[in-house]
Amino acid sequence: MANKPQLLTIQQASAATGLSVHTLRYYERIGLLRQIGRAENGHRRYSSVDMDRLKLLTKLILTKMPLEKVQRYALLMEQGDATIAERESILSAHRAEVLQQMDDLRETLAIIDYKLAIYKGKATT
Amino acid sequence: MANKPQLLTIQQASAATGLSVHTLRYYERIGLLRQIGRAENGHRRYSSVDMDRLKLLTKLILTKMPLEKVQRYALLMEQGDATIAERESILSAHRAEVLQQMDDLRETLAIIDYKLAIYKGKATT
DNA sequence: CCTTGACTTAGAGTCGACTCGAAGTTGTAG
DNA sequence: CTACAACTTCGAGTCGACTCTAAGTCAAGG
Repeated sequence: MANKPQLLTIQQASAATGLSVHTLRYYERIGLLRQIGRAENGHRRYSSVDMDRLKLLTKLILTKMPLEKVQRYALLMEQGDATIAERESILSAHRAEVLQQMDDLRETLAIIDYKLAIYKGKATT
Repeated sequence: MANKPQLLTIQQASAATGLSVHTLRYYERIGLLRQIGRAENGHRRYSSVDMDRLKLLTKLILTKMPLEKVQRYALLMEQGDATIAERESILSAHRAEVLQQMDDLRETLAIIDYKLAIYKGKATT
């Protein structure tokens, strides 16, 4: 049993990712997505490979990787196995960033909870 | 024993927070910090109260609270106990945001580690 | 006395990341 | 046949958050 290609329109891709259609086209323009396939009429069709890639890249963006670096990483993905070392180093660096952010969030949460405890009837600060 | 005031210059405040002196003045201008005290020559002097406040606000900013909301929160702090209810609601809302971000980070970390495992000698994707 | 350097203000400029607008094409519904 | 809705490209515009510049003040050092 061959599985059908499962191609999404830009609207569907937008709904699936939460990104606007404007943003999807913008990301393609700046090279985050390789050229997306087209229907006969020229309309975009997003494959599951495209969607997987988009999911990875949006996670990186969401966790504050600058578009410029995401761009670089996306470019390397186009270029095959020779670029794995650099991709690994980009991801490792971002991994450290992610851990740092988790720490920041934990500290922030502690401060918020401290403030909320004060607000809840105790003192006034 | 009276503890000495411990007033910092803008440079010291900058070093202590990691914010540029430009940014410190900018934050003051837009109302994140109430008017900072001045030396006789008009130079800013940051008190430990100012620094504490700055520490809280920068944590909020770091965890993606828009400046506009931080501004609102800062304004409410000026206005005393009558505004505690709204401040509580702002912080509670941001608390939920923070938890969401932690989830995003956890997911991102999982994806990064998955990719890194692939890169480390196994497959090529 | 003059220069140097840190500070002051107010306004302008920059940068990253979208977001929108104009002009044109295509497919479907009435 | 015509209207319309959704798509296309590509350049321009916006927005949030700084970041810098200009012009001026002041204190200390040579």
